Amino acid sequence: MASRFNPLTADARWQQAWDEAGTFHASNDSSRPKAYILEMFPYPSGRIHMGHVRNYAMGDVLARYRRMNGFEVLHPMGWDAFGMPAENAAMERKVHPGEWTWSNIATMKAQLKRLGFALDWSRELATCDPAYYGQEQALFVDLFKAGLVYRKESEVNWDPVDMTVLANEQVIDGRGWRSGALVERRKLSQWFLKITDFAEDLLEGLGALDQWPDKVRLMQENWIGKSRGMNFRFAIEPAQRGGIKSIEVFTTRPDTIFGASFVAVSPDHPLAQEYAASSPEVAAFIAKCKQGGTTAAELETAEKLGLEIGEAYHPLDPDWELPVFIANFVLMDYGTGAVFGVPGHDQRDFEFATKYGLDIQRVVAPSAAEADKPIGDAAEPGDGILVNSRFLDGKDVETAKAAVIARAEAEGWGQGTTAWRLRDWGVSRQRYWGTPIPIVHCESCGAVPVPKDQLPVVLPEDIDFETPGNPLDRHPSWKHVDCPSCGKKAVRETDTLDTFVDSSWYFIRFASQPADRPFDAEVAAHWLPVDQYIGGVEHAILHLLYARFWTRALQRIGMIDVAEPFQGLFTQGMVTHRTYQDAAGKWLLPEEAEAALAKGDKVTSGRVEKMSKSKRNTVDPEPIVEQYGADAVRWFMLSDSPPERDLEWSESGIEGSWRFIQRLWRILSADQAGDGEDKALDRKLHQTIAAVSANIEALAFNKAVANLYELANAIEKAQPSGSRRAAVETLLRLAAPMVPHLAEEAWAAAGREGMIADAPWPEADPALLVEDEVTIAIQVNGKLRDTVTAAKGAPKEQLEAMAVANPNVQRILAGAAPKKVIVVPDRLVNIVA
RNA sequence: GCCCCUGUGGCGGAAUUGGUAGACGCGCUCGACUCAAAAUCGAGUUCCGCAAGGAGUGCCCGUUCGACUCGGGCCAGGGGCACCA
Repeated sequence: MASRFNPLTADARWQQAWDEAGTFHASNDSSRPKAYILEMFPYPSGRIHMGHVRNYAMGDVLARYRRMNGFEVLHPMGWDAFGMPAENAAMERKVHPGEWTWSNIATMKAQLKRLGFALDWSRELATCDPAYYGQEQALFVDLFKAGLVYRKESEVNWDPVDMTVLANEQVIDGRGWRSGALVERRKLSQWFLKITDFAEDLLEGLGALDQWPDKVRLMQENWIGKSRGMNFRFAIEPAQRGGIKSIEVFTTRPDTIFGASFVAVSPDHPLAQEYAASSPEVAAFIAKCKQGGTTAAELETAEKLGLEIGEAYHPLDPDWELPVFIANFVLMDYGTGAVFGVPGHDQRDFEFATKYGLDIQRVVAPSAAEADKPIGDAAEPGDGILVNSRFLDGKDVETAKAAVIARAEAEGWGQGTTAWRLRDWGVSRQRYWGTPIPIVHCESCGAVPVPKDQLPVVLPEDIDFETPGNPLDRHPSWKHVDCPSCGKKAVRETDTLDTFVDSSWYFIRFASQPADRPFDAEVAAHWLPVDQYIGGVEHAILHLLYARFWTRALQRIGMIDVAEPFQGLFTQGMVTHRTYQDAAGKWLLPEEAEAALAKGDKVTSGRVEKMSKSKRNTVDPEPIVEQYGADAVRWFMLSDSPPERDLEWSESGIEGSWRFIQRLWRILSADQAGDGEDKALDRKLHQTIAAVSANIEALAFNKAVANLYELANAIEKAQPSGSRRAAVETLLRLAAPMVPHLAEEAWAAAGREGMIADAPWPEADPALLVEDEVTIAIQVNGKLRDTVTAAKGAPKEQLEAMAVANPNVQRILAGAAPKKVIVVPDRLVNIVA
């Protein structure tokens, strides 16, 4: 056996051996129990980064561990390959987005293979492959036919120079990120998926996801945003208004109904639109409301604007007249698009009322005695007792809410309702590099789905990015087709699907990928749900919610018998690194900072942040893997930091891992002579088996690593014995999921049959998990004064006697009798003096 | 503004149901081996103190024989949502 482990030869040798043996191919009809381990598939941006390495190292340990425990493991890999960076590259470097993407995939696949992940590459897929997106189009058509897809007008950020739609994050200070042009809000007809149909299901389903982080469940719950409240109607001036006799508003605070000072509707409300049609003043006001971008920052600072357009009558008092406004802060797509204003108890209404000189009436007070206390310089949204509220006076808020809803329902002017924050999912993107939406627009037949036998609708290759706008729309022939329904001339939809659609079902396609349909229901249901899904917390809401929705939608239309796609979810932390800047404030790569320091230049060392190209604090995994080997990198990624927290990359850390790899190799390759039993080492070994197993199951890789260090330390200290030989052999198996190349090399060098990847996981002997001697803490008044050893299970009386007789205790007691003695068997004795 | 999480040595972090705080790693110190260096091995490493001893898990209070762990109130850092009525 060589004296040093050489990863440069060993890594390649075993990667090839696994490939040739098909070790990690998942069989659909194995008799073993299944385990589906999945990490979020990467976007092929160019090169693997440390975040990928960490993510996939975690999944890999679990996959290999499950294999050794007798599971048939599905651990696939693919590419989330559509998206804007490819179009940006096309514009900047004059390469076709497809060419750029496929070449990145080739590079990154080689990099992943170099790390020796236990992946089933036979199931590899790329979302930009027609074999994938064609099946996605088929699913889209099915959802369309089931009524879960519809089209409506929706506002987008429009860049008038690039003639393109911008995502919110591409709008910087109200201008397009690339062109610098002032962004306009424009209405386009776009496709939506009815995720709101599933709002209740998606919310309730969260309750059963007990293997998800609470944080993610809470984030989804807030995102779905269920609010109980009441819809009710204000009568408005009946005259000449084209039949609109009332305004329906939504509120979560029906109790404050007697605090109303005004009614306000959104600029997009039908009533506002109707007024605008006959009044230039109203039309101009609505236009003014639409100025400015849609970004959160702009909305935040926007001033409250209102235009009075008429009067409404209070439902509980026909003589009570309230002004009706069109107001810019009312959202059309929440509730009913109209509100009633209670300035005393809602901050927005307070600001609006202050500006327009409306009444500010208190209707909730801390106590009935404070009914006349004026509202100060802010609204009071809190709890309390109803005052100045006629039949509600003296009731608490919850009782008053119920009373108002009951009366409204009895009298027919309103009813209890639920409002959701969740909006339908707009999936239209005015982009080239995405899945074409399989719809044809025909003048006589309307929007017609492309028949399945005409799928896939393939992206044209001959496109150019020289002229602004969507290349699909400008293509000379691609969009011109005959209507599939009537045969007349028609045009294709030129929008493509949001890339979140691509990632909403890839885990199903991994499980089953027939050529002629999206998946086989039975095979997919065999593998699903994903037993453990691992990825970044940045996908806590959108991706995970969309995937949950998509799966439920497929279930509703009878395509798959699965509701929740991901049984276990784990969100891992980021890989971070310190940032550096030179005297001019330019960001420096870590190696540049080092070089500059060596030259004596001034370098400012900044915060430790997520590795990012813009801050230049990245470390490319490839040269590190070449220098230290895959196992050292994997080991480092699993050590020290709890996986859900951030991991700071450090040179000394990887050095330490490298040293441990070599130390492990020395332990494994040393002469294993010796006979006889070493009871203490046997115990340590079996405790380690139990601990490593539990920690891998819990994804606490840092603790499993510490367990292995402890065992290695114990083995090195132990004298040669039969126990020691067994411990070395078992250590190898325990370490195998983390350092698989070294493990295979040592396994082969020891002359073992087959591969360690197929070897069974060791089992802990319960008899060896318990100690026969325990250390008992001796405390006086809860302070540690000494420790003694005692036989496990020693009787309380014996422990108490030992403690009282202890010289340290005697000294502190100074002759006095203990007031009380608490004995916790096998743990401690506490003497209360 | 609303909701949530985190806070332990020089650093990353351990610590079943409340029961010996600081496992394990990094770094550092001293020593061994070596002509020397690397590598390796051994000892030490929470703080104050020569020691005996004392203090100590962000801060303050409480519950308890006993609190990193439970309760209340602060402080700091991080995250999510946000004219959502």
